[in-house]
Amino acid sequence: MGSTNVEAMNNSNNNIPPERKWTIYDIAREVGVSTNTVSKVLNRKPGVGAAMRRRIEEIIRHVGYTPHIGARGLRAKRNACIGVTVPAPFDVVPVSQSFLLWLFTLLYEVFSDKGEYICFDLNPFAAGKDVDYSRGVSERLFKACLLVGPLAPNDVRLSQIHRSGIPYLTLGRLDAMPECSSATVDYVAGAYMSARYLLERGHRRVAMLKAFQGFQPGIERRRGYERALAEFDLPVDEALIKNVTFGGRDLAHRVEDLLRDHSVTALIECSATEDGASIREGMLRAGRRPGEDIEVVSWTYQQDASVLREESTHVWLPVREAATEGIWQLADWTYGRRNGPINIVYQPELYETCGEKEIKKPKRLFEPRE
Amino acid sequence: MGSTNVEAMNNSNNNIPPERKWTIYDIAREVGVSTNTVSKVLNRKPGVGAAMRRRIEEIIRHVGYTPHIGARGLRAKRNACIGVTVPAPFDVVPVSQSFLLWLFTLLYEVFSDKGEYICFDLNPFAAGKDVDYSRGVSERLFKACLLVGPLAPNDVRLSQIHRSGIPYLTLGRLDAMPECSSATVDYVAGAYMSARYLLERGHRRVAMLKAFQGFQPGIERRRGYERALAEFDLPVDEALIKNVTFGGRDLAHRVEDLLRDHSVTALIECSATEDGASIREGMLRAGRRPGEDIEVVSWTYQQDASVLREESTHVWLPVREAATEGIWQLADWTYGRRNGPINIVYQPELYETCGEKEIKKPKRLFEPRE
DNA sequence: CTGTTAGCGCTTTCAC
DNA sequence: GTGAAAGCGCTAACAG
Repeated sequence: MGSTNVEAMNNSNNNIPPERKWTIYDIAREVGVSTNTVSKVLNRKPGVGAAMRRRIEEIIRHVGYTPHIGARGLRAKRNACIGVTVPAPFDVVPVSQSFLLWLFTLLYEVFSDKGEYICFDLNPFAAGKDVDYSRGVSERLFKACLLVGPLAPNDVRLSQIHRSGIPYLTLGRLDAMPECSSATVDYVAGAYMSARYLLERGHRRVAMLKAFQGFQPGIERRRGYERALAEFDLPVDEALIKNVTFGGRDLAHRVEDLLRDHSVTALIECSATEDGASIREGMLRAGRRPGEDIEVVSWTYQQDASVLREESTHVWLPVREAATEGIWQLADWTYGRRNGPINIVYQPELYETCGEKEIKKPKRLFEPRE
Repeated sequence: MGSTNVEAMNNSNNNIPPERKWTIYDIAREVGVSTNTVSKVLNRKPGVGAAMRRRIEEIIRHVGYTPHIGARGLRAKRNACIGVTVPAPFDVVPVSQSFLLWLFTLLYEVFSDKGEYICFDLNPFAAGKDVDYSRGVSERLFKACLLVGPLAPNDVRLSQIHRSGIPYLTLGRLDAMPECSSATVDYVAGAYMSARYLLERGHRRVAMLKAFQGFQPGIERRRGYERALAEFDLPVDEALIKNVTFGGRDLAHRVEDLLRDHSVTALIECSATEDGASIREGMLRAGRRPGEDIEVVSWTYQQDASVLREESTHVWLPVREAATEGIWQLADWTYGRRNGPINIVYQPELYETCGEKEIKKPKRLFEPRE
């Protein structure tokens, strides 16, 4: 039965009336100058006397005034945050825990000395729904934007971002937009060198286990594979290309299906699931012995480790290396030290020496939908 | 030697001239209505005919118009993001990798269906420097704010945030501001029950290994410890309280120093370093045998695991449990389903059954400064 | 060096 | 149901 005054009721915080918000106008009045002068002080621009500057700074500090970032951006056409967004549903983008940690640490390294805000767009990405992952750009919240995840061939947002003129970077490419700003690995080359390697060793029925179906990285893998087959005048047998999804529980079954056909003597493991155990299990269930009646080339994102110990060969995709360089360049672009777009393509490398070290199956940040 | 027109040169992206940016005014003119009407459509407010509404929506979609989030916020006094900020330098806040993953996943769970932006303030936090971790609030970028990390006793930002009226939550408390919105564990009680337990078992010289020196969580630990000693009319011997820093390489030495004094028969390990191996090593070096001539109570953030297998007893601090409830309440507050401040205090629990399961030393997100 | 003025793109009040 | 006009808080032209 305490006070019933309006001010107290309007405040969402029950205990304390909201503090008066200072504006640049209040500061100007307090000091007895125009807002222009205060603005110059705030933005460390010349044209204010040293004494006046100090007096204004003093008042600002004293009353704890902070400019409104939205008003600032509106007027000066300067946006607030470095944005991170994901152009695909989470069952397609298998964001692993280690990737997020790596990314966060790198963004901290690149942007913290500039005191940036790093803003993750948590737009809920229902599979199949066309969610606007680019809204951080179109709403002019992001001053720069990093796109993490595979792009769809029919993507329309990317060209919006591109045309908006803000610095941005995709960690992949898009056929429909070869000019897009990207830092990536040449997946076509990876698939091509994997297939070609096996074909040169005499295999004629080469299977491929891949993910990202319906997305650019999947398309690129297929393209490289087909190119190599074409050079050997071999037809593409659709039965030899198996798509898997991240978090799918049936990876072993897929491999088993693929390898039950004993005419298949080689496998390219470029699924990016990094789930060596399931693949091994699938091979065993199909009655195959890696290195004897089946030869495997598997892809990794680490130079010194392989998905599968039993592989004869592995192809290293320097994805993080490309992304690291790209993100540094994104910062350069953001701060006017260079122009866009960024164009980084790292080449994969094929290693015959089979690493003993096997990478662990990554933990996904979110449980992918089945 | 191509075109030299100004438009192309002004564009930071070399290839494509920047797209024309539509404003609400452009849309209004295109449709032949006032901006007011368009605004109502954008905000799904009543007062527009159904046919007109559809026509406007159609145009908006057709030209790909998105309102400027800054202008919107400025006028409507609505901020853009859910903010996450860290009120202490990174050598004091030992943000572990697993904590970030946990936090990110929880924020996704709580906020993604509202399509929020989650904005991390990467203000560079030099140790000892008074960086304004609350700027996301005072710049009116954050509509709600989560403070992750220990608060300093002389903190001044928190009351600014409190008075600003926006929903916020700290994961700890501040003596100077008992009314602050927080979700935490009662560290005083934790230290008290740890010490009291050991005193009741006859120990008279109880050592304490703690961190967060000069921050609230350190103060609270000491307070509970002193309270228990006082009840037994025992003096506080400063030599028995050892402060450690996160990432310090000398943890084992600190323990050794502490336990070389064989009058010390008990140790409270509440450092939060979770580095069982170093503590064990320190004990061994001091020639102590846990469970025989030294009794240990150690703190964990997991109910079913302990820092040290050799401990007789462990105290579980349900920190994440408190934070989880707090963050859900923060969402409720943000969306007007409740008022602030939030006041969650979980009590620690003491378990005599010594868990076999030992927790791993956490990996820190950033290398702490020594 | 400092002030005046306009206006960024939007929402809100108040007319009609 | 719709429009006119004011103004959120700031910065940028330009004038003095």
